[in-house]
Amino acid sequence: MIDLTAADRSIIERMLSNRLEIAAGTVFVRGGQPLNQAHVVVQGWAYRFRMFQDGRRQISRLFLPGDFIGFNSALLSLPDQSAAALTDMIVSRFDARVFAEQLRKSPRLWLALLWSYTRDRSIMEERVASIGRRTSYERLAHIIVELYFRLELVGEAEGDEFVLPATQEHLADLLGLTNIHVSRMFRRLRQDGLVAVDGRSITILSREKLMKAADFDPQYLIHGQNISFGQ
Amino acid sequence: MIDLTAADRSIIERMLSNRLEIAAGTVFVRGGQPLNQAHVVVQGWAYRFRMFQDGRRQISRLFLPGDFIGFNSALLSLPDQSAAALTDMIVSRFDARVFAEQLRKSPRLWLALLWSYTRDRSIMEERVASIGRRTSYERLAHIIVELYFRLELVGEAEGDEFVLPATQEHLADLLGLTNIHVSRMFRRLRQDGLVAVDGRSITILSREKLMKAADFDPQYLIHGQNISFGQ
DNA sequence: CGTACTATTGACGCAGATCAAGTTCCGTGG
DNA sequence: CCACGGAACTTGATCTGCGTCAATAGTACG
Repeated sequence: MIDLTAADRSIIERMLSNRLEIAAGTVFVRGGQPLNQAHVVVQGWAYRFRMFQDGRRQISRLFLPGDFIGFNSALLSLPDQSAAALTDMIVSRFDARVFAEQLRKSPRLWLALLWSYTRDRSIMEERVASIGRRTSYERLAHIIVELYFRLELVGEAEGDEFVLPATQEHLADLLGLTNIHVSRMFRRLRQDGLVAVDGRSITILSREKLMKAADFDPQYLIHGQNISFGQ
Repeated sequence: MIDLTAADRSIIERMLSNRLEIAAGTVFVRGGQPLNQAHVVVQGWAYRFRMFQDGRRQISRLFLPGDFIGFNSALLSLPDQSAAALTDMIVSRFDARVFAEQLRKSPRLWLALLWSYTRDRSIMEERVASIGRRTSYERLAHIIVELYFRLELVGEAEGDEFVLPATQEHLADLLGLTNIHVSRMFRRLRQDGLVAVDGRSITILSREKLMKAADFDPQYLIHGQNISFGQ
């Protein structure tokens, strides 16, 4: 984690002061429609997605607590994809231009933003690698480990257990599979003793085996240091 | 395009002054190894990729003239993926920290950098959508249109024709396919009268049909405005 | 010319999609 | 408290897009 000055913290606190509740399922950023406000996730999950003419859907990113949503597209242009709440959420909505100006004045905050970008990009590069070259079994193993690491970092995993609010259809649209096949691969992961599922709760039974099955290299999430906004 | 001041231009010129030639095939950024220098492509193509234990390869991004390579990972951490020259290249190599400091002093340059990020991210989101939900035929149609638009923006397309230095294996590793299947889909695109191929040169015979086949929405490349570094 | 890389074509196999029935688990209202 | 309706999940049967394997040809370069 990067050290922030008192002034930095007060900027962040001001940015986060405008809280907003969003109900699960709500599309709160629409592709193609100007929006000069951006969000930070305080509580709950969201996702960015693209719809095709014929109804196919691809989720390109998941947003967990602490993540920025649409800061630079709010600042610069029209967003080209939509964002929706996966669960009931609490977000902080802020004016992107005002925040950008404040950022420029604080070297550390600016660095923090670049970190956040670097991490987002690494996650997306790894997602491309997953969808492009991993089998469905490996893909599911990989996303479970990734979500576990990301949630742990923001204090939302206990031991080897975490809450996965995404439906199998969400996961399918994120991983480039069908919901049916995700179900089958969950069964295999259970049968192989890698994970246990109880309702929305996932327990990783063998982190080592799961990471090996996914060819998971945690480096893309770590980057030596980390920054998280929120709470 | 964004207007830059004379001071901005001189910063860029200084940044671009250190030219370097890189031979095709050279891996010039290695994942996991610290590198505090970043690059701008002046001439030629490059790609970022990830290798798996068993030899599978996924290319996550292509870099064309004018594109930044690894600025923020150079600034902040270890790169987690490698980058290689696809063709013989000329790049400008610069110190990421020095440039970052200069960036902070120039609001317009800073905005330009954010633009570049937004665009990169949009391209990656669209890549995820491609690999996850488009058929192989649609994927190939899509990348051809994307490359055409990107090259045209930097003056490297003439009419409906452009040079595609990537082998079918590069395309396969970018699109999550095999080289053999890329070859088959090229044949179909030719048979359907959408493109003509002559050596390394691609001619788009019907831009409309090609875009329709790919469900191509140019918005993700445009963002109202654009910025390009280099030449 | 021979070696190595790239592209092409065909035959065949399989991972994951599609189609079709259930089943479980809720929240809601009678 | 039970009945109902709708998500979400599960399982099986079948199909197909793309991968794999194999052979050949074109091209570029030493």
